[in-house]
Amino acid sequence: MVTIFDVAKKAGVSIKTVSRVLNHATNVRSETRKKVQLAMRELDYHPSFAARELRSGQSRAIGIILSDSSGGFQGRLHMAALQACRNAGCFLTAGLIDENDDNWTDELAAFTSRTRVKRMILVPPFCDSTLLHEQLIAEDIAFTLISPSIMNEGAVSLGVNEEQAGFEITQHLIALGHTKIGHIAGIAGHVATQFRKAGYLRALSQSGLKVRDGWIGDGEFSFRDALTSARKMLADADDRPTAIFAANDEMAAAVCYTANSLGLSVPDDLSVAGFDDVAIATTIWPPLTTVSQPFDVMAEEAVRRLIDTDPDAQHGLNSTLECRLIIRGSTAPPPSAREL
Amino acid sequence: MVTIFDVAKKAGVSIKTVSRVLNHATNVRSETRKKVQLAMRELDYHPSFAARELRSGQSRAIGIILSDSSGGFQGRLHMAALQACRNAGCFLTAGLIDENDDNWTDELAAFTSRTRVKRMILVPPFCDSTLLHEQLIAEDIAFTLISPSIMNEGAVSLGVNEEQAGFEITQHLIALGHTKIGHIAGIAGHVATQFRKAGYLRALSQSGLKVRDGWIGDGEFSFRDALTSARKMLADADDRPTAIFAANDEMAAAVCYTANSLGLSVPDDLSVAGFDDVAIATTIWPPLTTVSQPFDVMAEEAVRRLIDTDPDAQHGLNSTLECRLIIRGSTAPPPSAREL
DNA sequence: TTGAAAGCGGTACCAC
DNA sequence: GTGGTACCGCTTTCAA
Repeated sequence: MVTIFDVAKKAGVSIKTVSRVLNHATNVRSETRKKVQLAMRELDYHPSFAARELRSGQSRAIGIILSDSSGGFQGRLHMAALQACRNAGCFLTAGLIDENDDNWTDELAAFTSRTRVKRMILVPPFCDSTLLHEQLIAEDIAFTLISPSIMNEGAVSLGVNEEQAGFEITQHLIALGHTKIGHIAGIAGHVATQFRKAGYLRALSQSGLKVRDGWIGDGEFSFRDALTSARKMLADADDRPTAIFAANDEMAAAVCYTANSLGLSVPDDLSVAGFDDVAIATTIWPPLTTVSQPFDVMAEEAVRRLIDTDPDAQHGLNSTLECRLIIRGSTAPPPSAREL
Repeated sequence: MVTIFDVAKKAGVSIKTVSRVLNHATNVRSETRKKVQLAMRELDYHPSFAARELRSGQSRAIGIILSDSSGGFQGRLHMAALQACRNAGCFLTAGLIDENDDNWTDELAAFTSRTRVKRMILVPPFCDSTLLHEQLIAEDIAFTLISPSIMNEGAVSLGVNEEQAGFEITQHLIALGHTKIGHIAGIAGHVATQFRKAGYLRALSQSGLKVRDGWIGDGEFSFRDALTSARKMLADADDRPTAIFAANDEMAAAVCYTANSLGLSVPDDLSVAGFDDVAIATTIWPPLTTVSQPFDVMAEEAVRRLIDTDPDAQHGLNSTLECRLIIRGSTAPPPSAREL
């Protein structure tokens, strides 16, 4: 194994200087730095994570808290983060924490003390726990929030313009000719819920369409709750929406499920739109029209911010990333339009 | 932080003795061992992973290779492994490797050299690469295979009795009254493919049902390929199966998709059964009748075998784990039975 | 701007 | 069966 000594010898400097280069210290002559960097490359030197962690008392790895195995938002982001970390040359350490577990704070403490991570990526739904933020700040751990409901001044937040996306996907339904459009919302407190719904409302109001209370349901971002909501919304055969925009793909799938069980065909009798573009969007029939989240960009950006050597410059600079409307088979003109 | 010195002092022994206890060395009087263990507990001592890794040159963490983000088999197993490792007090280090990448061997080498893991859990489809096995053996890395197609004498293999499961789920279809039963198989070389199909064939033959070549299709374990296969199998409206057993849930979902697009209702016109019981099984409509894989047990067993202090005793002891038939809405009696 | 030396928390090799 | 001590590869402190 090639060590810092080998590099130092090759570059003709002391190991301390190599260490400085390694840690992006400013007080190294750029000429010296170049020499050292060249030596590193020629020797294919990789610093020992273990040694650095042992000496400094903290890991350079990035931590991520997972709680869900369904392959939805979290799963996608985890893979994207793994990829981003590999590209960035650092490690990702995943911890499994169930937010419904009463002593998850202990779990978290165990995670941070054993892994000694000092930077973390927080994803929904856990990223919205103020308690979590407090605990991390108390432990002096930097974190980046992905699609948070609750911003934190001390942390970077990364997300998409949910309101605009909600607006656009509703617009798509309106453009198809729908005038009776329902919405299944997510968990009440979530900013994502509020923004997606706000976009929906703005699109309706802009086109002069009526907002019907009965056509806005709660789905809690879950398949199960959305089932109940959709069933209620579609119950009245004489007066039901011809299109439903669900605030995530899982709930949209539930709407399709419900429609099918009521003998309604998607998209002929009912158009359904989702949000996120996770695996289920292309695995159900028909494939869902949805909004694609930029998972890769989110992860890369999150990692970049966390390992950036000049964190102050990045501090508090929240980013809004682009997302795309993906039109698939679950949306079509309403029956009335086709009859004409 | 409490170190080995603190423990040594408290127990009244040298640090070397503490180290021996830590490493399950045999040459320690059980009385001394007890004393040390008590001291550890009282001080809430946790050995430093970094220090151990630095000194010994190898990590105690368990590695896992992931390649898929869809939330299927891999995703479930990853979460289960995370849980199992947490329970066992060790870490899981995930690496992302695309087996279709030409230089994945380099990726693997980079992973092992940076993480210094010496034990790994291998999951499908990557666990079936002989090249991978060779590379790991060459690097003196122990591994446990989950549901492998290719056993390896030097490694423990964990899986379910695929043949029996395939038999039972086909039996379920037969018991419902189906006589025209199709099968969508997985990737040709996989043992899972062969066994699930063998179970299907055994069930048919036991009931004296005819095996039709045209009703056995290739689905490569993927949604996309299963679509093509299912479309072909269901093309002839006058002579098509009334039930299809697909070798995994994704393909079963594709069968449902195809059925729907052909105007066939599941399960009224066509019963569909899957395999694995991953997220998609309960998210599509109707929910899939399938075989539930014991992910938690697999992961726990894999971790246990890998960290067992007496690896020789476990060597080569492959385990067959139990799986369960889960009956949901996608299977029902055939149309003919209902007409009577 | 650079270097020498100490030491992070364990394990390995050696004595006893 | 037990203890002393060197040392893994790096960062830190202090001095130059």
